Amino acid sequence: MAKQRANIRDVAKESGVSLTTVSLIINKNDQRISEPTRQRVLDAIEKLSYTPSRLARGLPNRRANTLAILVPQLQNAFADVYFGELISGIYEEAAARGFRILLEVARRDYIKRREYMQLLEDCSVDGIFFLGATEEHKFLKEFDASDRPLLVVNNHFSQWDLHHVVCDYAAAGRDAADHLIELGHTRIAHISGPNDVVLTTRELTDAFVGRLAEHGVRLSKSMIVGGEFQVETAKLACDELLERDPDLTAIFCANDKMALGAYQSLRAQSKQPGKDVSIIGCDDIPVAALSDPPMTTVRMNFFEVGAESCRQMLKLIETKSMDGRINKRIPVELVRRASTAPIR
Amino acid sequence: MAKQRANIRDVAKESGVSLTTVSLIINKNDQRISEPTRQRVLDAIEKLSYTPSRLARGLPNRRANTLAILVPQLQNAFADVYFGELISGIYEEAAARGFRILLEVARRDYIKRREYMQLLEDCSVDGIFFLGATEEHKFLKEFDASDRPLLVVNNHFSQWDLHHVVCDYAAAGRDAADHLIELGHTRIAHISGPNDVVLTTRELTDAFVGRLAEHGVRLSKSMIVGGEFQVETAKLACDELLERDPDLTAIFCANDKMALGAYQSLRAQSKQPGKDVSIIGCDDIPVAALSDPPMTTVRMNFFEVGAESCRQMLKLIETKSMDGRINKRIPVELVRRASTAPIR
DNA sequence: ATGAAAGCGCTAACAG
DNA sequence: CTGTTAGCGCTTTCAT
Repeated sequence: MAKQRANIRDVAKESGVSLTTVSLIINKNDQRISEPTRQRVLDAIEKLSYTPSRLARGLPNRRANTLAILVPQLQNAFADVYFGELISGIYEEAAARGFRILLEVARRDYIKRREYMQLLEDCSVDGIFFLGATEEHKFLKEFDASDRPLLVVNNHFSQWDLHHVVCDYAAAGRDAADHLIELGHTRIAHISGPNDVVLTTRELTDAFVGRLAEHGVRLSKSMIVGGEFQVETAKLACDELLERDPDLTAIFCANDKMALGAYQSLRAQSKQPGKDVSIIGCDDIPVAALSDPPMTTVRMNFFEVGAESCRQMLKLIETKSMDGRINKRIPVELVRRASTAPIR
Repeated sequence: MAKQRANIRDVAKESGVSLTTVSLIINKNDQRISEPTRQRVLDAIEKLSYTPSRLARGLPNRRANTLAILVPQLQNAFADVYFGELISGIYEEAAARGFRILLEVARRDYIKRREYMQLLEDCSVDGIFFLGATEEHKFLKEFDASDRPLLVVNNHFSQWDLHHVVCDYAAAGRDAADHLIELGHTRIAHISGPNDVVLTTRELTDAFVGRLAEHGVRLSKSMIVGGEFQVETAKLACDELLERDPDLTAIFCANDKMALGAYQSLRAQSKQPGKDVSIIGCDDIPVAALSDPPMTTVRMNFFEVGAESCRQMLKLIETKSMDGRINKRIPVELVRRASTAPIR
């Protein structure tokens, strides 16, 4: 029984060159290698069906060629389109560049014990993406002590500036406001996200309210109710809003799920979403287009946020320049469907 | 500026022992090491805040201490409670045993080019879990050539016996049948999964039909319609069934999502799910309990399937005995709620 | 109970 | 253009 896996030495022997040559060739630094030699080595590689070991490859330069995605343990983070898109975006870009993706679920105690630092310290990964961060995750600050990058995906923090890539929530708020104004609405309400813990959704609200004001429409605090990003809570929030102003004509919801909740609330009161009350969502998750009526919403390209995050991460890793903060905003886009209509 | 990361040699020096000793201690093979020495080394480790490198650790014995989860590229695999639970189950168990989890999304071409084999060949991982497998994934057979295990999670194949862990779908089918019979139903229909490509859902159907037959209730082929596991398709399937037998009194759906579709279909025809027609689902995803009416369903513990898969995987890796197939069935449980009622 | 020494498979500086 | 050599940080016989 011969050796199991061929290694670089076997290839060198087979093709009659030194391992350096082989190494240079598999690393594409082959400007200097002569074509015949190259071909000979390539043949040997083929013949022995040689695959360089990632483990051994990483050792000399302490690079794992692996990135970690840290997801806080939520009810069901994985069962969420939002995280799904983000992860897919990161994955695609990483795979294209030869990077593997490690998954880490950050339980509360995991966080407390700073175990996430292990990932970096034991050379498991070259960088970490943090998804679903909230103001509660103050611990993230510690990452900055590390020589490997941390990048916050689709959120950021007021207090410390960490590398981040986010959707342009402010633009989303403005687009929603412009759209409703354009349709002639003035009695407007807003179901917000958890503004106390997530900065981006706060930006959304502020931009929305601010832009309405620019148009001369004042949105009183009482017409902004938090909906926790969930259908059920948003339904209650909408009930509340309708009670406070039975004659309101439009509601902007901080995500599509909550807009669905608003639909339910309206229907329960025999009002027609899109006719009696215009509803505008945010995110453009798949069901938005399929809902009844098809939902007007602000499209957030989460896949692109993930992909761009990964591109920035790879840049950080390659340049090793930790100075200068990554701070990217991904554009959003208003999608007009049937849940908004001109005021009658 | 001193060296960045402390390595095993630094610890040895600091505590005045050889690296062998340190190695033995961090590997818990310390039966032979004297308590004082042990303590001294532990202190040094603490002091230097030393963390063994995973990369270096894996090299000598070609073990990455990492497992891969291979997910076929679906519409949105990640946005699915099903995959979410499975992944969480695997993750928890792996983390507890010091294994990391790599995520791989298997695009069609990725599969064609056998790139998944790379994972094993380049020593990135010690084993692979395959989720969402269907009969289309014949390529899986190749894995058996490898010396590292592949385990199919929550499906299996008729033709080749690969290691697998699945919910007991046959038991689920029987439980559903027993329940409906117990309630006195005889005009029964079934919305099945994609029985042509997924063996487990076929088992579910067969067991359901078989058990009904044992009770003297014959379910004709025409009263079984495929629903593709989606709400919308299931709604259509249900429309169809109601047309074929307007007087049917119960429908068993191969998953909860489709049961939700059946609810919609019934309502559209002014029939009340749980009163006019009993609906029983399968899976017990979170919305099942929250649906209106709360859904009677067969609980599939996907988290447990994931966890057990991981336990079996680790066993395979440790024993290295590739003979004998893992073939585990996870028990299911009928959950009685309000969507089924005795026949009137 | 502890240590010396030989790798694991690869990269990269330095020669030639 | 190609080869020599010295590690990367750890595990693991085999001695002592």
